[in-house]
Amino acid sequence: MDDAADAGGGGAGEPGGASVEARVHEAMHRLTSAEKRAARGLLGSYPTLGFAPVAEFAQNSGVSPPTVLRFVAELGYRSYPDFQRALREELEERAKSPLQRAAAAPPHPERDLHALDHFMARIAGNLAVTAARIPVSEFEAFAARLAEGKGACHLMGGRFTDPIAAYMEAHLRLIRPGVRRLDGRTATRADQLIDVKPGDVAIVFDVRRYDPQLLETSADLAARRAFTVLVTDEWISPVSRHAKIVLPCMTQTGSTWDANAALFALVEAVIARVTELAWPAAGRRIGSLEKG
Amino acid sequence: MDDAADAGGGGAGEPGGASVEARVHEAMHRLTSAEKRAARGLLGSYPTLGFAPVAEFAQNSGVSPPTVLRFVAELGYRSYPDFQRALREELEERAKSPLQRAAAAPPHPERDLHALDHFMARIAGNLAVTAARIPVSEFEAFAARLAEGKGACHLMGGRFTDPIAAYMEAHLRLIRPGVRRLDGRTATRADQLIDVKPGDVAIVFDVRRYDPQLLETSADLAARRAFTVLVTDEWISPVSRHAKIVLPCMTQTGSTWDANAALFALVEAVIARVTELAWPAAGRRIGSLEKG
DNA sequence: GCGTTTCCGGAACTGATATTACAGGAACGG
DNA sequence: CCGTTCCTGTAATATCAGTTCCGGAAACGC
Repeated sequence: MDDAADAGGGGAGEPGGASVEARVHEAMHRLTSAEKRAARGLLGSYPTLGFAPVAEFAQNSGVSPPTVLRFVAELGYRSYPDFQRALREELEERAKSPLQRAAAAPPHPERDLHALDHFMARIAGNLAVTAARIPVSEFEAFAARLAEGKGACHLMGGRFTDPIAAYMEAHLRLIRPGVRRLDGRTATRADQLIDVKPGDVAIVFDVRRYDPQLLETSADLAARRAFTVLVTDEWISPVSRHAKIVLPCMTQTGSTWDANAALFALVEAVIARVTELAWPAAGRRIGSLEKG
Repeated sequence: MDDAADAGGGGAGEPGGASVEARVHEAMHRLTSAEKRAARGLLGSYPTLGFAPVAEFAQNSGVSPPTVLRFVAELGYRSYPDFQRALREELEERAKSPLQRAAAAPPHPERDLHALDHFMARIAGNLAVTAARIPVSEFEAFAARLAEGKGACHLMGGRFTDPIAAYMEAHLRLIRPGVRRLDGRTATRADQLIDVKPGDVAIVFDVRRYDPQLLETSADLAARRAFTVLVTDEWISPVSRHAKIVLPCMTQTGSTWDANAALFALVEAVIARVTELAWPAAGRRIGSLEKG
C-alpha cells in the first residue's frame, strides 16, 4: 500500500487535490475483485451513486457495505462522509468552472464575424432563463409593495450595479414619492440610514464580486426593519440573508465580463408592472411632473 | 417501487416528474421568510447543497436545521433523506439525457406564462432586431476606436440614459485611461468642455423624448472636432447630425415606458468587444487596478 | 400601544447510519 | 491434498445524523 500511485503522497493530508473520478482510475489496479465492482458501480452512475447511503451504494453495486467502505478508504478518504464531501465540492466546482475559465483566460483569439449577434443572442437567452427562474410570487410581491407607495424607498448598488439602481430610481421617482438612493460609502452611512423607518423598502443590487460594504449596510437596513429586496446574479449575493425578496438574474456570457443586462431588463419589467398596478396615482403624478 | 416519494407528485416511479427545482418555485409563495432563505440557498448552489447534511445546509443558508427540515417538508417530502433521494434521481436523469444541454435550458416550461415572461421575451426580441439592424462595420469601428486608447473619452446621457452612460464609464475606466462623464447641466458646460481635444471620443446616449441640452452640447463637441458616437432609439435622436457613428436600438414594448435594455446590452457588447481587442493592455490594467 | 398569532432556533431525543470485529470461504502455494 | 493467506459478507456496536419539542421573539391585527 505504500508503493507508487498513492496520489503523490497526498494520502496523509487532505484528499482534496485530485478529482474523485481520477482517483478511482488511478487506484483501480490496486483494488480487489469486489472493490472493483464497487468502483464500476460508481463510475456507471457518476456521481449520483456516491451521494447515496452506503447500504444503497453497496446494493446497487452488488457488494456488501463494508466493501464499499474499504473501497473509499483505498481512494484515500478517511471516512464515507469525507468521500461524499469531496464529491459535493467537485460537483460544485464543475458547475462554476466554465465561468472561471472564461474569466481567467484571455478572450477567444479568433472570432470576428457576427460577434454582436452572438452576444445579443446570448443575453436574450439569459433573459429567458431569468424570467423562467424567478418565482412569479416574488416578482408580484415586489411590484405590489412598490405600488402601495407606503413608506420610503431606498436604492443601493455596487460598483457596476449602481447605475442600474440609478436607472430604477429615475423611473420610480416619477411613479411615487419618497425615493432616494444611497451611495456605497461607509463613511457617511450613519447619516444616510438615520431616517430609514420600519416598513421602508430597500432595494439592493449586488453581483459578483459581492461588495462587503453593501452587505454591511444591508445588515443595518435589516436591523432597522426595512423590507429588503435583493436583485443579484445566479450565484446569489450574501445580502440574501437580510432580504425578504430575492430576484436572481442570469449573467453568464463566457466573456471576460458578466452581463448585467438581465438585471436591467428585470428592473424595466418591475417598473412596467408597478406603473400598471399604481396607474391611477402614478398617471396623475407623471402628468404633473412632465408639465413642470 | 419503494415507499414512493410522491406526496402529490404523479404515481409510477416518476422518472423526471415534478423536479425538485420546480417544486421549490411552486412552493415559494407559501414559504415563510426563513424558509425562503433556505430555498435560495439551495437554488444558489443547486443541487449540491441538497446533498449536504442538514446542519451544513442550514449554516450555508443562514438558518437553523429545523427550518431546513420544515422547508423540505413544505416541498412535500416526508423526510430529509427522502428529499435527497429525489435530488439524486433527478441528477441521474439529467446525466442520462443528451449531455448537459438540458442543464442550460430553462427549468420547466410547464408553468403558466406570466407578464414577466412576456416582457422578457419582448425585450429579447428587441435585442435580436437591434443586433440585426446595426451594421457590423459601425459596431466594429466604434469598438476599434475605443480600443486604440488614444485621446480622452467623454460620456453623456439624458434623464433615463445617464445611468447607462455611467455603467459604460465604470467599465471603460478599467479598460483604458482618460474616461470621464459629463453631466447634463448647461450651467457648467463650458467648464466641462474646456479640455475636449480634437480626436477625443464622445459617446452620447439619447432616446425619446430627446433632450435639447444633449443636442446643444453635442453640437459643441462636434465643433471641437470630437469623434461622436450616438446610441439612440429606433427613431433616432437629432444628435445624429453631429455623430460619426450612430447605433440605433429597439426600445418599443407596447407598455407605458420604452425599454432601454437594448441600449444597455449593446453597451455590454461593446465593452466585451473592446476588452477583446485591447486585451494586452487592458488585461494588465485590470490586473493592477484590482490589486490596488 | 397591547394582545394574539405565527415563526424561528436551541437543546434534548431517537432512529438510522457508518463503522468495526469476527468468522466463513475461496484461492493459491506448498 | 492440506495449510496458509487473503478476501468477503454477516452481525453487533458506537456515532452521528435527522427529528421533535418547547420557549422566546418577531410580525400582525385590533
